[in-house]
Amino acid sequence: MRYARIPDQAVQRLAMYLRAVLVLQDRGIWHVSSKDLAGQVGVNDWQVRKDFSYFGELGTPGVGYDLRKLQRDIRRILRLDKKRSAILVGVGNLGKAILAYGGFARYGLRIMAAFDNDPQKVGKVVNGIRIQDVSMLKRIASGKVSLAILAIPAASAQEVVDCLVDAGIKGILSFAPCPLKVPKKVRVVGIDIAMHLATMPYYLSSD
Amino acid sequence: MRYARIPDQAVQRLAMYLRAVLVLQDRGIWHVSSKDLAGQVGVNDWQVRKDFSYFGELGTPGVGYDLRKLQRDIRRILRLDKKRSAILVGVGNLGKAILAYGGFARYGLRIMAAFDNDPQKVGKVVNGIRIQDVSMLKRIASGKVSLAILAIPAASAQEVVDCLVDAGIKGILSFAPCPLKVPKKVRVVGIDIAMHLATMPYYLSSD
DNA sequence: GGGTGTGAAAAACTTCACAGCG
DNA sequence: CGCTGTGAAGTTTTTCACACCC
Repeated sequence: MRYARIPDQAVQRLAMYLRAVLVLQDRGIWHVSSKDLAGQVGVNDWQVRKDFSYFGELGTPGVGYDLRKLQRDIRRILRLDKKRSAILVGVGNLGKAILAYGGFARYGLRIMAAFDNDPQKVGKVVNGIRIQDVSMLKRIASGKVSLAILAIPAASAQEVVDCLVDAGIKGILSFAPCPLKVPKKVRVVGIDIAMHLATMPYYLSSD
Repeated sequence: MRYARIPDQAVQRLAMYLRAVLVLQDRGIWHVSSKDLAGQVGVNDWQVRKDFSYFGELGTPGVGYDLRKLQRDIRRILRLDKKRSAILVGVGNLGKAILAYGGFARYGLRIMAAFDNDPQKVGKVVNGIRIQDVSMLKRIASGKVSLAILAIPAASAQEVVDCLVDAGIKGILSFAPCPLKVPKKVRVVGIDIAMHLATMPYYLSSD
C-alpha cells in the first residue's frame, strides 16, 4: 500500500504532526507513541499510524517514534528539508501582518520579496523587506522562488495570478475571496477568512 | 436522501456558491444553470446539483436557478439570514487586518468588540472599535454573541479559548498555530497560515 | 506487555446516468 | 429539448483488528 495514491488530508495531517513534534521537542521530550502524538494533534492513534504508513516505516514496533528522526522524516516527506523562499503580493493590512509573522521560519520558509501596486507603498521597507512595484513581478528569477502569498482584493487577483504563473510560480496561497484559474501544474490554496466565519452559524446547535 | 447526514464539504461548498451568487448578481445576472455556477466556483455541474439536493429543491427543472431565490435559500440554510456579531481576541497585526476588513458584512457578520491583553493597546480605538482588556471577556452577554475570532500566539490560545467557552461562545475561528481543546458542542476552525504554506512544497512537481 | 504497521471492513463522499419536469 | 433532482455505482478515506516486532 506504500506507493498507492496518498490522501490529501493525510498530507495536511502530516504537517500537523510536524507542528506537534516541534512543540514536544521544545518541551524536552525525545520520544512519543502514536497515542501521545494523536492526543497532541486531536486525532486517533490509528489515524497517525496509517498516515505514517503511507510514507514508510517511521517508528519502531513496541517502542514508538523518536522525535528527532520523526522530524527529519516528515520534513523530507513534505520537502521541507531545504530552505525555500516565497514572495508576497499585496502589502495591505493582511500583507503587513504576514510580513511581520515569524512563524514561517520553523518550516524553512522565508519571505524574500514583497510587491504592491500602490505608489505610496512602493519603496518603503516593512520588516526589512523593500516593497517593489507589481510590474517587477515579471523579473522574479524563475526557479529561485516557487511559492507566492496573495493578499490582495478579489478584483485584481486573477490578473496577478496570471502574472505569477508566467513568472514560474508553482504554488499560491491566496487570501483573495474568489476562485482563481491556473494551469493544472500550479497548486492554489485559497483561504477566504470571511467565508470560514460564515460557515460557522450552520453548525451552531442553537440560536 | 434529503435528510441524511450532509457532508461537511458540501456545506463548505455551499458558502462558495453563495460567494459566487453575490458576484454574479453584482454583474447584473439574474439566473444561472448548475453548469454556469459550477464554472464560476471551479467544480462540476453535478456536484452543484447534488450539493443543493441535500437541502431541498432549489432550482427549476429545465430552467435553472433564480439568483435572488438561490441567495435567500443558501443564506437560510447556512443560517446567515439574520445578522450576527462576533468578537475578536488579539489586536496584533493580524487582528488589526481583520478589524479593517470589510468582507464580513456581506454574510451578515459584524465584529462588535475587540480584546487584547496589552495595556498599551487597551482603550485605543481601531476601525471604530475600542479595544478592551481580555479580563472583560467574562462579561460578554451570553447568547448575544456566539462567534469569536482568535488572533493570538499559541502560548495563550488555550487559556483564552477556555475563557471564551465559559462565556458561552459556540464557534471559534482561530489563527493560533496550535490545536485547541473545546467541548464537543463548540466548533473550532483553525487556520494555521504558515502550515498551509508548508504543505505546498510536497505538491510542487519539480524542484 | 507495549506499541507499530497494515490488510480488510466500513463509512463517507463523488461521479454517473437518467427519469421527469417546465 | 434543456436542465434539475437523485438513486445507484464507483471511488476515496477512515476505522478496525490483529499479526508481528522490541
